[in-house]
Amino acid sequence: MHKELMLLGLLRPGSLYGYELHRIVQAHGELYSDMKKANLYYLLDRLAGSGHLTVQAEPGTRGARGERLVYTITAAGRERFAELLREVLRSYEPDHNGVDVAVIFLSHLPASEAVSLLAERQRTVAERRAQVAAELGDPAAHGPLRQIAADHLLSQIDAELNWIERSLAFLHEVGWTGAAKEDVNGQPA
Amino acid sequence: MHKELMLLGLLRPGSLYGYELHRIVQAHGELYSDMKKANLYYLLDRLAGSGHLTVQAEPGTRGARGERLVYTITAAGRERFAELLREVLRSYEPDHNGVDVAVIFLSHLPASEAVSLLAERQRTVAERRAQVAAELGDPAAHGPLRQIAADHLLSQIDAELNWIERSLAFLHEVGWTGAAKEDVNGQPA
DNA sequence: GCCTGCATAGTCAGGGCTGACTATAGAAAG
DNA sequence: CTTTCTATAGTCAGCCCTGACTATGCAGGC
Repeated sequence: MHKELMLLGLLRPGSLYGYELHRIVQAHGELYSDMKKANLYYLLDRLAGSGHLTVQAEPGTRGARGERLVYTITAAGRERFAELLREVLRSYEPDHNGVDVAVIFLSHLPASEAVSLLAERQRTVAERRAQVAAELGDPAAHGPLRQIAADHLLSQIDAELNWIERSLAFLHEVGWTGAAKEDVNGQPA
Repeated sequence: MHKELMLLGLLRPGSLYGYELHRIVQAHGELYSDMKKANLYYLLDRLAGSGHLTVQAEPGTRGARGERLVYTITAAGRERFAELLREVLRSYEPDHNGVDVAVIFLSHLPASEAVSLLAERQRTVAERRAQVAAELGDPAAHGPLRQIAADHLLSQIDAELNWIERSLAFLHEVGWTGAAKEDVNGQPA
């Protein structure tokens, strides 16, 4: 849903052709949802089919393939954009990356390995945080909205980092011993 | 990926048939990844195809349809389980629920509406937090691992809540004025 | 005995998304 | 002038997943 929002939002200021959109989306990788080329064309086709965009084949001025498909937003598209904007802002879909499930089954690993895997996760996440921060540059330089979006990205990552730290401390504190040795690949008790 | 982990983890203690798995997954809705019935059968088939599970058709003892497909984990399945457990714990895939995109485009709404939409989001998220907390019950009663998983779920939601609050304050603080009136559904500047 | 309703058990068409592919225009090299 | 290389532009088979559907056995009322 937010992918359509993004496309309509990018086309609002003026028409673009497919590959151009692709480059914009790739460039702002962190802020915008990542979207592979094939998916992008699929969505553009759908938006065109539903009358939110119009397509014109511009004969090969320069570039490749001899034809570039130029997408232009329609009045219906602008309305849809506003609608989606409201909808996405309003709604919240928390999703579950799967660690929760892994944690529940953590008793099937020896404590030492569990701890070192969590430590590895911690490093991975920290690395990612640095990378995202670097890619965002100085958000304040791009206005308050950019700053808010950047804050969202980073604070989610920070929450994950804090959770890992807390959990490691907690496991240590309660003296968690993990799996019996034979449980790692063995039969149920 | 974590869905396979979950299925293998549930079958580790002993064989189950499809519908039974379905009920378990539904019951623990918040902790386990939500998985619709059709997806579950699809994954079971795949796991069976790859030799991680075996299937036997048990003739209709009781229940429906006259046949229930009983799934049993194999040795390869146990190995796969351990492998997935390590992989899921180690890796981190942050995902972008789309608000970021919406925030970037927030300048296309009047400030007053933007603020009230964010406030609505705040209520939605708070509600969800209460619901999740209720469904989790007392996590400490189910051991430290359950407690850690619950902490993860709630802290992600809390991070979202904190972000909304910060952002509302920030918008107020900088005296953000939002879109020019004609931009809401109008032409680009 | 028969009908209705419900819980159980599984299937199917089709939508969203991706990795890997094809195809073209022009630049660089010889 | 031809070959080769690169950036550009778009397509396709096929995977994962879901909503809606089919089908069966049993309980209870009449």
